[in-house]
Amino acid sequence: MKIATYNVNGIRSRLPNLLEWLEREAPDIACLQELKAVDEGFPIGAINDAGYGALWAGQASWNGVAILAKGVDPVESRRGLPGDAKDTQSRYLEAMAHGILVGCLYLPNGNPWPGPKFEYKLAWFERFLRHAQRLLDSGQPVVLAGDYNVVPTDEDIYDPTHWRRDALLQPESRDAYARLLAQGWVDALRKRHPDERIYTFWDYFRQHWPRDRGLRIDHVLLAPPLAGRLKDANVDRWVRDQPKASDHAPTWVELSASAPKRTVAKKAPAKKAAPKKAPAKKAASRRSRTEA
DNA sequence: ATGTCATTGAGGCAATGA
Repeated sequence: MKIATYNVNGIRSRLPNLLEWLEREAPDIACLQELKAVDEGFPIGAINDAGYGALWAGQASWNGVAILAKGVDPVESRRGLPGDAKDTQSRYLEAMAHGILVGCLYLPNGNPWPGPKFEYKLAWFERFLRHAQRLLDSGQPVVLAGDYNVVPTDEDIYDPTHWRRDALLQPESRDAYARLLAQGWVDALRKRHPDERIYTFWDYFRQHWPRDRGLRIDHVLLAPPLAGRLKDANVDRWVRDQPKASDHAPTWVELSASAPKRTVAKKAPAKKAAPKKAPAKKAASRRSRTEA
């Protein structure tokens, strides 16, 4: 089960890139952000033809999110974050697909900092924290995937020097993200790669992609019921190298199949006592990453 | 401030957001 998030930066101009990625990587669920298209402009025909069902929340010019599911129509559970009836920006969509409850988010960028856009970012984040806690409390297998517009630590950027006054690195942004993780969510990319520099976004300026000067701002968070199923997580960097690429690359997790229902019957006696695999699985023997 | 790209509204480019 592969679940991905991809900020397409304009789904109409990016449709060829999106379709090629869907064909090559075949995610079971894909969360998209920055559609930059009204509902009527969403290319549902091409996406259906690619073998995906979809839900989307469009908006003129900016924002816009969508959830794609391979072979099925995702079942919508929420459209928009609760907590502010006046917020009309299309930044959150939630649906059930393939046995996973997936929240697709496009957290406000917040630049320029300081200012009202940054205040909006923090307010949105607080609403998101409240909703995330409720999802966690529900005990469901939830994935929260999207463009969080937060560089969690200085290990998540090529060089923070020029970004100190950017909304993506502000202590308030990082603190909100840290509080989200403290609720119990697992940052899947970081869990799988504790000590690597991993980027998901390279801006269009100053040849940042060819020089691999990136930021990690697209995140896939797993609720505890899914944490034990994490097999792998990574970034489809090749997508960023395509002609007319988005400034983001798809970021994904691979989950093992859900555990078979446990019955009362004991498992069949093992023919040979299989050597216990070293309990390195969740030993968390290396535990050194801290905030700078 | 700058860099680049997508979008829009008007126009043959400038403003805006990221």
